[in-house]
Amino acid sequence: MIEALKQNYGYLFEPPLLEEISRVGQLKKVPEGFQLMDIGEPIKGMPLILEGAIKILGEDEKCNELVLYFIERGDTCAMALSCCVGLAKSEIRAVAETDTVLVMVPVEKMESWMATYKSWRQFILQSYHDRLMEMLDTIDSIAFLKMDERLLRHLRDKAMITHDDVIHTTHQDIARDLNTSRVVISRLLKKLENQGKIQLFRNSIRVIDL
DNA sequence: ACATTAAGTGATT
DNA sequence: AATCACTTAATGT
Repeated sequence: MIEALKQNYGYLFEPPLLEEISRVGQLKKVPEGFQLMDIGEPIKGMPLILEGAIKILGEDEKCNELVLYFIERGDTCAMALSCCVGLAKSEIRAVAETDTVLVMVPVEKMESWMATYKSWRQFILQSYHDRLMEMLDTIDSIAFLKMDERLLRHLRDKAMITHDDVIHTTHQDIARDLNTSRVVISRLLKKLENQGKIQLFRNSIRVIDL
């Protein structure tokens, strides 16, 4: 596991920190679709992704969920940081987007490391910033009700995460992620296909040019 | 052959 | 953009 850590985080963290992570963290492998965290659940640790990607969903009063952002290798869940500020419950739901390998670090550690390792501190602040920016993006695309742009962004993210130009999903699933109806997604996808940007199949979409 | 699920389309709000 | 109603095609039993 120390090997895998070095490979993905070696350029960020100094050796002593890497060793401490491997000593105190626990390695987890989860299959695609696995729910790692749910709304209202206490946050037991913060995840460092080694392989794969995780989808972060939020939920409104009426149980409508939508994708806020994705995290992949080298990222961590910004929501786990709110533990430091005393909030213990998760406001989000985390679902593995692909088969994923990650290391769970206990919350107590992340706080003390903030003081002792400058690389850790910088990593936390940086990823907090990144996630916040990503969320601002999604928020204003929602605010202006531009579903076509939201869909494009979603496809781009999915293709990026998978490192594959073929996205394995259904129109219905996308509709759920963006909290809209399947019909709307089907129509917009059809439009994108006519523009030559994608190619549609049953249960999958090939990305040509986004 | 039949049921189920994914996707396409027109019309309406 | 959402909803309804209906069709068509692919897949599973």
